[in-house]
Order: sequence, then C-alpha cells, then structure tokens
Amino acid sequence: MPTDTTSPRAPSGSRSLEHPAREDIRIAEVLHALADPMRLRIVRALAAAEGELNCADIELPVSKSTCTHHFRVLREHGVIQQLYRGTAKMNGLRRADLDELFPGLIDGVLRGAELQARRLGEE
Amino acid sequence: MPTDTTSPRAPSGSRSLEHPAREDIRIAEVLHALADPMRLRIVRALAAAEGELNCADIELPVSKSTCTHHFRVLREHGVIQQLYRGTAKMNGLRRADLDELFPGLIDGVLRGAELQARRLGEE
DNA sequence: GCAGTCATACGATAGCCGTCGTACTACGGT
DNA sequence: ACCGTAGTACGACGGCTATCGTATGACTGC
Repeated sequence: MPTDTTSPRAPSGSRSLEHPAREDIRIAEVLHALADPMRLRIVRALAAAEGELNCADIELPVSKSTCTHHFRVLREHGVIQQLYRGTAKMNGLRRADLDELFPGLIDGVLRGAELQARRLGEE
Repeated sequence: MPTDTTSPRAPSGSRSLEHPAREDIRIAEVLHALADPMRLRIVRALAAAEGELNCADIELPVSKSTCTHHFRVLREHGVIQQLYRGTAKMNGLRRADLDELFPGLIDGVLRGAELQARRLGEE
C-alpha cells in the first residue's frame, strides 16, 4: 500500500465519518444544504478560511447540538468534509469535488451571499 | 400620477399576483426554492424556453394542486414571475433580477443541473 | 487515573413542506 | 347564456427539520 492520498486513514483514535462519494452528490441536496442561513454562514466561513476550521471556530447563535446537526447535514450532502484530529474535528469545503460536479455553483453562491451581506450590512 | 412603469396594472380581469421586489429577494430563499427536484425541473424548463410558458406546458408527475404550489413557491421567493393572460398564466424566470443580485448563481445552478442530468441520464 | 474539553447521541417538540382530493373561481368561445 | 378549460383555495396528512436539553463518548493534559 504505497502513498494513498484518498484513503480516509485513521490518525489514531479514528471515529470515522461517512462521506458520500463524489458521484453520489446531487445538486438538489447541495442546494438544500445551502438553503439554511446557519449553514450558509458555516460554508462562507469555511470558504474564507481556506484551510480547516474547528467546529467551535465559527460563532453561531445556536446550541452546540444544533451546530453538530448542521455540520452533519453539510457533510452528508457532500458539501464539506470532516475528520477528527485529536479532540477537535476539522472541517473543510469539498471545493474540488463540487467544482468538478457543478462548476461555478459554489462560486456563485458564495459571491451572491457576500453581495447580499454587503447590501444588507452597510446602509 | 404620470406614466408608472412599475405599477402592476390590471390588463382586464386582473387577478393580481404578488411578487417580491428585487431588493427583497434573499439568497437563502432562492436556494430553498431551487432545492426541490420538481421546482428545479420547472426552472430548467423555463430557462430553456427563454420566453414564457404556460403552467401546463411543463409536464410534471404531480397533481395540479401540487403544481400550483410549486409555482407559487418559486414566485414568492423571487425566482419566477407570473402574469395572467386570459385563462392561462404565463411564467418566466426573473433572470435580470437574479443575475444582478447574485451574478453567476442561476447560471451555475442551471449548468450543474444539466451536467448532472447528462451524467445520470446516459450510461 | 481524573478532570476538562469538544463533540455526538438521543429524545422531545414545534413548525414547515410536499402531496393529494375536492370544491370553487375566472375567463373564453360558441 | 352556457359549458369547458385553466388555475386557486382549503383542508388534511405524513414526513421532514430546526431547535433544544441532557446524558454520553473520545481525547488531552495534569
């Protein structure tokens, strides 16, 4: 087993998270995942951070359980990927997969969300 | 009150339909409206037709009431515009408004949906 | 080993949503 | 004036969903 960059290797403890394969991602589900203000906020934060973010790094006005719920929805619909690293769980956008499946979609959503935030935020 | 181009003038009978103003359209609501397979189908048909389509011109495997419901959701969230013309109701995408508010969003959704349809449809 | 931290699981609850059928309204043509 | 067609209104129903609180599990550091 040489260098395998795609296998979800288990660092140590490894609670393994289920992610849909790229070919199983559906646009309607992605849109549904993005159609919630809280989740849109999460996705925007992840896109801005470029790297990986701890769950708690994103401030949300909801309880911790609700937060977990939203992250799970995003993961199960193929929008983000999560992996455990010690006690924290790192989250990242699945940009490569999404861009290949639906080119321009994520960019459009992020740009639209930013424009709207700017429009509503400052005036 | 001179020439008022924005007033929803009543052609003759005029059951008037309420549409949100452009500045009231929210991206989360648009995404939600698009996140349903049936509605995505409607939007794709409208985009393909370029012009206006009768409600019944789009074949959907749902009852007439459900169809009405989906069209209303799309209208109330700012995705389509509807107006009565005699006994029929013509539907059209609000491309200009959507493209100005969220440039690239609709294109990304339509393209992604088409790619997915092609991917799933022929193999 | 024990406590603290980060996140999950589970159960509950209230609200929304997609779907339907039936009854009704509006318009156009004959 | 009437009928047919196109669409709406309304009520119902089952399922999903966003939210919460509390209890539990996993890992780190002392």
